[in-house]
Amino acid sequence: MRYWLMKSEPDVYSINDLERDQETLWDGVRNYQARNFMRSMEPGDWVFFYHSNTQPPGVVGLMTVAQSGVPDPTQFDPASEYYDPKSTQDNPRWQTVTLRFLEQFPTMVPLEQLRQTFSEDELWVVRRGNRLSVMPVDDPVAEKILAIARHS
DNA sequence: GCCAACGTTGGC
DNA sequence: GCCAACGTTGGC
Repeated sequence: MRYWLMKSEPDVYSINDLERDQETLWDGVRNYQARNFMRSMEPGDWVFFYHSNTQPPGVVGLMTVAQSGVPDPTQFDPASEYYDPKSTQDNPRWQTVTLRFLEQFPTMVPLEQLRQTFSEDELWVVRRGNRLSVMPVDDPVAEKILAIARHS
């Protein structure tokens, strides 16, 4: 079981939306590094839900991977902003995962606190200029985030 | 709203 | 294959 972190702008899709839906297909990722991380996810992995582009940004809850290796349906849809004409049903370029709601933290762990607690190498999301929306989180770091989230 | 960071595109 | 131009992300 591995830990991950995935970003979403809450205006687009928030932890509350996931709590309502319980399960969601994480579509629209069009970055190869992020896709490769999603390819290596396995059912049962835990994923921190991070709210980006909001005030303040931070980790707001926890999800678990339900299915991995799922072709992103938006790549086949000409009406979608994520349409990829180079992708075919036989050879899809973009795989994603479905995620299930686990918990919403009583209070978010804000980016500022993550910065105070972890170095750039320990937790990539605190890296200045970081734009990657899917990233791995090492076990000790993940356990510390959980401890902070559940203690406050 | 600004702008630094950085991924992608496309001309050459 | 280089790299300038461009577009997007995301903190502030």
